[in-house]
Amino acid sequence: MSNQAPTLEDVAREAGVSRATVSRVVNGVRNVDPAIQELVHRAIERTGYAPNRAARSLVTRRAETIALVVSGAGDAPEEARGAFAARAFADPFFGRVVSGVVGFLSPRSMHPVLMFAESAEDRREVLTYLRQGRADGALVVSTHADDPLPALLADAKLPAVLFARPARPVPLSCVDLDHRDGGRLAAEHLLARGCRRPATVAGPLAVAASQERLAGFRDTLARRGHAHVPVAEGGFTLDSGIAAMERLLAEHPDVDGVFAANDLMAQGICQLLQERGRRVPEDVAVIGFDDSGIALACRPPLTTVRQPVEQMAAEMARLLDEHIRGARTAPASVVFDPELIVRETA
Amino acid sequence: MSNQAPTLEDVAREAGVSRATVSRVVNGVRNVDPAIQELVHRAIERTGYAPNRAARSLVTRRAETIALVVSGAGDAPEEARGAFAARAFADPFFGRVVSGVVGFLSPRSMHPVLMFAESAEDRREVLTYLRQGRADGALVVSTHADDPLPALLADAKLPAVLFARPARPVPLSCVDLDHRDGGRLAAEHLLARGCRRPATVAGPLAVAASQERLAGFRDTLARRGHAHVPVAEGGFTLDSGIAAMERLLAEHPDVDGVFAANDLMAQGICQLLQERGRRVPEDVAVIGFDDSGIALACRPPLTTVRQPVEQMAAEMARLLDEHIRGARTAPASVVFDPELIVRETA
DNA sequence: GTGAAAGCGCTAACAT
DNA sequence: ATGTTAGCGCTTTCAC
Repeated sequence: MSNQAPTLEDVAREAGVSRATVSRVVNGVRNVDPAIQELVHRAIERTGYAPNRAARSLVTRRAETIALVVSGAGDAPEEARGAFAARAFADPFFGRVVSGVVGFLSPRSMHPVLMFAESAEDRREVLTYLRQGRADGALVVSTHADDPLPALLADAKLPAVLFARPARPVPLSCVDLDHRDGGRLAAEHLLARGCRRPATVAGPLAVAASQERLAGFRDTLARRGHAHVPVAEGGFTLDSGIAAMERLLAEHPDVDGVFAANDLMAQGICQLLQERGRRVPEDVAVIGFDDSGIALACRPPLTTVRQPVEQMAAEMARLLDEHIRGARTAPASVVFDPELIVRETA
Repeated sequence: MSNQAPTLEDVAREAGVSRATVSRVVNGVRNVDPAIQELVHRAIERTGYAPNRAARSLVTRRAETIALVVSGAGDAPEEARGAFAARAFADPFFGRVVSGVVGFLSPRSMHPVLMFAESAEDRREVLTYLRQGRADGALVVSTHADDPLPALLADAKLPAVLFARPARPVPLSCVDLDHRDGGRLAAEHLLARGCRRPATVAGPLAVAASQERLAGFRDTLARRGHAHVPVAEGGFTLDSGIAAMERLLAEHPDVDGVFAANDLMAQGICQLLQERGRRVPEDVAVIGFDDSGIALACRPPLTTVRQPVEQMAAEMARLLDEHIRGARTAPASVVFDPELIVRETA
């Protein structure tokens, strides 16, 4: 027994046919006699043949692989890349993205290559990876509005799909949520349960989604007679949520309802409120955003605005697949609707 | 301008040298005249050349890619794969594994392919992926002790490194923690702060690590005069931790210290205790395990047994790299030491 | 319906 | 130190 992996040639010899025929059978091309198909399948079985992907890719010019890029905007030193990864996955959000992407890819026998782009060097690396043909396209999840990666990808004419619209328009397909409507949902629910002094802990205002959630919340409230809504800016992390709420309470001790721009901050806010002896929701109602696992882990369980992240991620993968196959050329923009999930905090 | 990507040939022509010379420059092989190197580099610049990886892999027989496999033991239907991914990433543990792996790989311009193996079909897929040469080896993180994947990998003689020793020995390198010592650390700390009625919420006993943590905890306590320690089995999830603690309290209302086999369950336990009006740590002390992000998000912050997951994951990658390069043939087993992190719950 | 043969772009052994 | 050349294993015309 040879130590070499069997090749098409070996299978062909074993089956008594030509390489071309084996190739046709392997690739499910028709015009092959059923009897011969059977013959070939048996030969494949016996030899334990597995097609060499490098050889196939060389001729098809397809890697059958896509990159899933979590992208920042900074210029972090190389050694911080691992830390960036850890930070990213600290929010269940990215786990849901992975879940959605895998849900689409996996039935197609594809698997994502995970990349983190936190510096100019990293971004170069992503570009190179794609240009080398190691992946056919990229799914990009940016954590900052001014991420340069989307534009680089578009300029290089590399297939890519974005999660969230970039700050400055880029000719790339993207998937997004109607964040403004999410803000509206939160405002109306707070009003409906009788809040008189609503406030909000916004996400980083450099992120477009934060701006939109805030605008939707504020506009709705304004239309209902609340001209001045207290706002504190957070950073989407637990600590920043707590700090922002502290500032809010210091200036407006009488708030009775707060909309947090994500669940992680909402969790921190609930903790702070309870430590300060305020009951949630009786004294202060809290609404989060995302409906991540955190929403259920919270005590009491969080009322929140759901973002169908898994579906959105799957749609990204679907769009990218279309672009790669050439089935779609013009960039598409798919916007999903948020949904209010009422639990116990509001 | 041609639409085709430039090849080695194009660069060679541009620089007025042979393909071989360009190849040498690209691969950093010495024995090339510095002047010519300069010439070639400029030609690469002008043409915007990026080496085709499929062609290179075809001859080197290296994909320069490794698979990161999160593996279960079940036989889930195909459509559940995404859900499995989501569940896995709900515990910050996996994010830390990714972080450690990326920390090692990324400086080497390598990126992991993410795979989830929750069924026999998925496992076949992992094997095929490797046999096709799409990845040079696998990093396997099993969620169950009776995961069949490690043995399959070993039988196929495919390079692989495991996180945690498998239930039945397999001739594969692995990285693990001294879980028993972790249990000891928890027991001694509880005793040192004066606990009289310690108990534990163990992890699923089908997992070797759970058994070891429990054994270390129990043995230490036994040696110090606590012959019978109440135990409730959890499932490493928040809910299961709460449920287990409820059973514990029902049978032993007087517990004054509890060791949870992971932070997620410890978090649930703290919540339950506080809802029942028991102060943590004054009435009941709580110690978690992992020192994941949750430990800090908890109120009060969790005292816990730290597992250096990032380091362990990086070590896995290092070992796999050695196996792939042929620098190591015999399986290695690297065991890390746990560390007690004292915060406020105990 | 099946086979023969020409590459895909690269590396590495050999020659010079 | 540089060039020549023979494949790596596969897909895909093009004949038959």
